[in-house]
Amino acid sequence: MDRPEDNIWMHCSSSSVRRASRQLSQLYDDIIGGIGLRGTQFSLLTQILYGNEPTQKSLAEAMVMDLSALGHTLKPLIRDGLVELVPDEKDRRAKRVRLTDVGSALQADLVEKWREAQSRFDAVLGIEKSEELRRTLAFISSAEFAQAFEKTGKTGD
Amino acid sequence: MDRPEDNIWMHCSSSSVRRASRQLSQLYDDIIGGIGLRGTQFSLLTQILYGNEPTQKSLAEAMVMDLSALGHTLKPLIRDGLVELVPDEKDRRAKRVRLTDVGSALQADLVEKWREAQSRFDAVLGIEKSEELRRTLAFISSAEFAQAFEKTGKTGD
DNA sequence: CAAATATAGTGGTATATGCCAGTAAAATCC
DNA sequence: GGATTTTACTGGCATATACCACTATATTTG
Repeated sequence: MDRPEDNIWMHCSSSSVRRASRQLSQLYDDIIGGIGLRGTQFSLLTQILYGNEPTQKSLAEAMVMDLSALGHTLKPLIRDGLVELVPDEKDRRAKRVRLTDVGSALQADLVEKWREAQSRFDAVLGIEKSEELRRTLAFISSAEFAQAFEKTGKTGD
Repeated sequence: MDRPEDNIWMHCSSSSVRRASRQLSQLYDDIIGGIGLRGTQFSLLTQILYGNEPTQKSLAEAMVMDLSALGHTLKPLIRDGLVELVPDEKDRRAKRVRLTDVGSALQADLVEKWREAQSRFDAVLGIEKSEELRRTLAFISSAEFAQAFEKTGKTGD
């Protein structure tokens, strides 16, 4: 209908991010998704891999995701045998998330494909803007940002 | 668990955008969502308002969203009487999307709240980085970007 | 220690979003 | 003009994600 520059919605940061999110998920999934895993699932697997057997709680925090949302998202991965939950020794409420061997193998496989997608991204946007963007987005995703956003109340916080 | 800077996932653009998307949806919704509409729905209403009675197809394109996804997303809005679909005169396949009076009124209401959220965002990130970010995201969301991404051969890594 | 409170997860419900397989109405091609 | 192809949408199914209410387990308090 018209180009994004003409679009009033370039004004809304939240919409902008969501829209870009749809586009990138699409693009990355076209490359990564062949095996049947979506980009979100891949990033979850990777986060689990590097997360030192995180509890669901801490995993959710790292993903900036609601705990129950994480739980739901994990279900298909557990069902398909890529991930397992093990009760924490000390705290019987907590369950730690861990990759199965199959999950690890799949993750390793996908890393290669991810690299391809990521390098395309860097190539198209330019490596500098690309890194700058990720820094900015990391800040936006941080707890500091959320706190500042909430405090920046109209008059005296 | 750790700060986002420590996170290997700062390396993935797609995850970064998704994570930021969750954070911002959350933050904006806390301000906008009081009346019961989510940010996504608000941006949809606004896009419809400015879209000159778009067909679902063109609306989906503007939103960088799958057509069927748009259809699903519109359902609750139609059910709640904020939006209506009118068959196109010329092309009987097409249906144009239009705000009802209730929808327009609600949209207008929410614009005020949105402004508050947006100004907080600009305040926390800084207006310049904020605008730069939106420009970058608009580019990422564009068809040009998608084409370039798809064309950029693997040689480029 | 028992009661009150806080924390970690689970399950239900609802929206968000995508893919695929139809259906119906153009548009195109003999 | 009828068969083929393309286009615009619909419906079903699956994942993504959030909120709320509930349960089980810890932690804090009196």
